[in-house]
Amino acid sequence: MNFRADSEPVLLSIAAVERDTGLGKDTLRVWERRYGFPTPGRDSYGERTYPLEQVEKLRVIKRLMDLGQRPGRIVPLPIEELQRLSQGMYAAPQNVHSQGDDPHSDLRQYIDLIEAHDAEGLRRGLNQALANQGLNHFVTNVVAPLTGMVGDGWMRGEIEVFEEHLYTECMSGLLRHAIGALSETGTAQQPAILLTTFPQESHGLGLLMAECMMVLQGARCLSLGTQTPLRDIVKAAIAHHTDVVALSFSVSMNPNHVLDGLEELRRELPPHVEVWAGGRSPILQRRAQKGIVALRDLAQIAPEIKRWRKANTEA
Amino acid sequence: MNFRADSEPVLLSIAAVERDTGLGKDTLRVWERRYGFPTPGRDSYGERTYPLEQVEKLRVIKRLMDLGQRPGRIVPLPIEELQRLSQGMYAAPQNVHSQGDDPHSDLRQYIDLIEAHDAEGLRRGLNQALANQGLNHFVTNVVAPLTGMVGDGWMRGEIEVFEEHLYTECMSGLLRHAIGALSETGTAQQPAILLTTFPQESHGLGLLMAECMMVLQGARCLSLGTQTPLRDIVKAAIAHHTDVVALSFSVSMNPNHVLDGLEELRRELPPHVEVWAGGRSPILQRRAQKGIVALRDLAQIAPEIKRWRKANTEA
DNA sequence: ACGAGCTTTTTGTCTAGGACATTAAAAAAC
DNA sequence: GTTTTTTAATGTCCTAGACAAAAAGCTCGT
Repeated sequence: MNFRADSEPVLLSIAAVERDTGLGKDTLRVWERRYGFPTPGRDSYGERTYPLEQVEKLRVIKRLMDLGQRPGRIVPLPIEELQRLSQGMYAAPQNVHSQGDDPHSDLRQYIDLIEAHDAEGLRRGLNQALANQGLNHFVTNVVAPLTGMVGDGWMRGEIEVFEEHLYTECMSGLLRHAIGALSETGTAQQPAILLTTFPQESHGLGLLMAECMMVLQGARCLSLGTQTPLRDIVKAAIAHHTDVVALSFSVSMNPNHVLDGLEELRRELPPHVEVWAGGRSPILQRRAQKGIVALRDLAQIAPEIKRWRKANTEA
Repeated sequence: MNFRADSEPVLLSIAAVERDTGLGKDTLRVWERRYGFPTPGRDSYGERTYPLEQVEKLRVIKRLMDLGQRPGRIVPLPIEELQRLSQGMYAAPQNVHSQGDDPHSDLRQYIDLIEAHDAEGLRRGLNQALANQGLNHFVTNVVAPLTGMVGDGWMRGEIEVFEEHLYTECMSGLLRHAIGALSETGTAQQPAILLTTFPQESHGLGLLMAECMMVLQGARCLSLGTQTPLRDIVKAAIAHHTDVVALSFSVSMNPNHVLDGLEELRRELPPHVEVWAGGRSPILQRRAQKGIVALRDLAQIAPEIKRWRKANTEA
């Protein structure tokens, strides 16, 4: 599998760990001081070197934190305990209203295809599902949960980065194609929506899912892709006479960046431009912000567009 | 432009400045110590508060640095001097070999559409050009030079970041669609090519252009999108039994990262897997590396594929 | 039993100045 | 001129302490 003389174990710098786990450098250092984990070695320059094994434990911890656990409780725990907990949280998710054990067992087949590296089969299978179910149902009940499963799998180290990339690429192609196929409906009293993400957020699938749902409602969508600087979001919204700016946030985004960024965006944008924020970032559910519409899930997009339309009929 | 009741001056925290300027917290603090700028005030908790005016200056500085200036020279300069410099860089572009005034004058219309924020018109115009000229000609004589022009325009501040994002998004959609429309030709003796970029490289258009040219030759392409960690490129190449790994490098990539990365990739990849490197990064033209095929431009892709096919007919 | 208000703990981010590897510019040698 | 060596510039890392904000735990009144 490896064509290098790999006698020495793989070690990562603190900057690399920050990128791989999403935990800030300061946080990593203070955990070491407070909880006794991680316990990186030092290289010849006195800088921290994290063994891959600890980075994987950090990833599991991050995932549990996104699910609501607090670091003080879980960081000192051994890895087995964490995995047990991880399973437990998966079996009993935080939202109580999820009966019907494993509602996405049918999606397992796609995960299998990803893990078998069958790109062609994956594309075919998903395309079929799309054709069968229609775009709305497909996005809500396949793309969204499947993307979540892939993300979880990556966090636990079950899914490789390149497998996730392949999935993302495949799905992006599918969704873009679907969006392109939907001809522009009448522009009468439709909101013009600008879609993008903040510079720290590189995940674009959420954006595409949202765009699908919006285009299905007849909205005029304009996507800037991912990672647009805040100031440029404002400029673009003004230049294109946008009615709504829609942002997507994945779990990997720092909650404070989300909050601060949204607040500043709201401040700089003209008051008549709405700001919609969606995605899996837990902070969106927890704290509401003035002047920001938090979208719990994709299904909420349609009613919001209807609300906008009603509010703007007699303008 | 700003829609806030600004009675008191706007002050930003160090985290906000990091987000707005892209300069790290450590960097901001060390500049203050070394160059005497910025000079943030302090709030009641002793934390730095940056006035908006200084953040604007920081943004100008960042832009000049991206153009090749060094902080020690420009950070202590007054704002007027910086703006003058910014203009100066525009008047004297770095590339000396720009004779034959404007060989792509026909492409100017697309730049105009971008600057007019006419997304729909841009898409329509490009789509028409694609239909007229065919994919091969379109990619070589429109997409490649136009992308270069947009990049140059951004460098000298003529084109806004959001306009570039819009162009990229529009063009990506077009190219993906074109790739998707090309049905898989026979798999007999076709190279399986894995496409991606290094983690530092976020520009994906070059990848799409290359994929177009390859699919036109009948190659079996598999794209991982941008920013795949080196180790995962290797894993993916092995998992998918790839014949060729193709990388794309834009001008913005650090030349040393390119060289080191390619060398390490070559070392970790099985010997029978070829490595092709293309893109606008100047280092590719300057220094040849053992075991790496440097593609000067898109037109060279076709002959390389033919060479591979010939070399692998009697395998 | 359950919500409102208060107190304590937890946790992330900020601060200070020092150090040093890396990279680019300048000087020296060819 | 061109290559090699020296010098300066620059970003990131280090330690250890502090403190606001958020969450958890607690108390009281209904």
